[in-house]
Amino acid sequence: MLRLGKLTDYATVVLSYMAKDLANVHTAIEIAEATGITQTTVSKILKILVKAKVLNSTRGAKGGYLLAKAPKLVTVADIIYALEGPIALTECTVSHQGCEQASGCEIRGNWSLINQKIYDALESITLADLILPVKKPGEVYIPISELSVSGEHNVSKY
Amino acid sequence: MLRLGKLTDYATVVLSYMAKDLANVHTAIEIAEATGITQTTVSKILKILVKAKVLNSTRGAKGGYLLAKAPKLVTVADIIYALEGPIALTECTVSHQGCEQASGCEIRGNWSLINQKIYDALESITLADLILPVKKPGEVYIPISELSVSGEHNVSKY
DNA sequence: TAAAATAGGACTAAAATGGTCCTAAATTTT
DNA sequence: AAAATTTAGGACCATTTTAGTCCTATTTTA
Repeated sequence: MLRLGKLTDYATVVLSYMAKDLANVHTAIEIAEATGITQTTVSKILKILVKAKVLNSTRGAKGGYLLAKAPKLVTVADIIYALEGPIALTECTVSHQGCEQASGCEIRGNWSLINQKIYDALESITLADLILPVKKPGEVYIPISELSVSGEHNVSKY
Repeated sequence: MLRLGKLTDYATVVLSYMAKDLANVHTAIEIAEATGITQTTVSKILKILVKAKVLNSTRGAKGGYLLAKAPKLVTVADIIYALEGPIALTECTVSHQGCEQASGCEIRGNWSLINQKIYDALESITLADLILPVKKPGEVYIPISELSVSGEHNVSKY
């Protein structure tokens, strides 16, 4: 599948946790306990996020991590970029090395259009959105007549 | 990076080639020669695309492959789905196995919003778009006063 | 029957990923 | 000053994924 690494997924969990309590610094151990992710892995993610300037850190006793910006200003694109690098679906978009010999490369030019759309989508959602309570689709809008009889999950294809 | 496999990239090249000549069936060997991708790999991709009903095939001498639908009707989402499976950025969206123990999973509900946006973007572009001549940005719109002095590539961040 | 194609799957090598661990540096507490 | 707490930065390994190849059917035409 069009995949994001587990670490990126974890990062959203970690950041969401932190976004819910902006007043206090959070240590790796505390975050690990709260999220259920192992401490070493949490640590790794936190370090990466500091490098990417999504978080600020302070060392030593009483140290820990804090969001570097307001949750509204941290986009999903930022998070993905931090963990996975440039948001580009094809190698070709990042570097054109080795493109020349493979004919058909021209078509890849049009990938930039796709990449831009993807990027826009990812930039339009922020950490603030991620911590909003989940709106179950249909909770508000679907009229009773449309409701399915069984209580089963309505799993979408995507 | 937010990555698509090489095979998916190749698939777009193969399909683009085929989309430019809808009148004839194309054999794996012919496509391999035209695109510069090795024959075995082209074969593999073609088989996958047949399974996904993006292509039709006929066996035997004079056999080969043909697009199953008009290029306009083949979306990038279709192609990605064929090669990589469900377009979902996080595992959690596809299956909720193992989510329960990790707190913070609720936030993932909001991923479906992101996934939908991504999917929309990928569905909005078709094979027909991919074979359009590449519009180099600036070719038309940028006023002379804005042009950079050097001839270097203007590589966008994404 | 021979030749030209695809079908389907097994297999291997290489690359990416996840996860762990170790040592250093900074800061606070005692 | 020393000890404790906490992040910094890598190195490292095991597992999984991916790319790519190959082999043996099966189908169709000539």
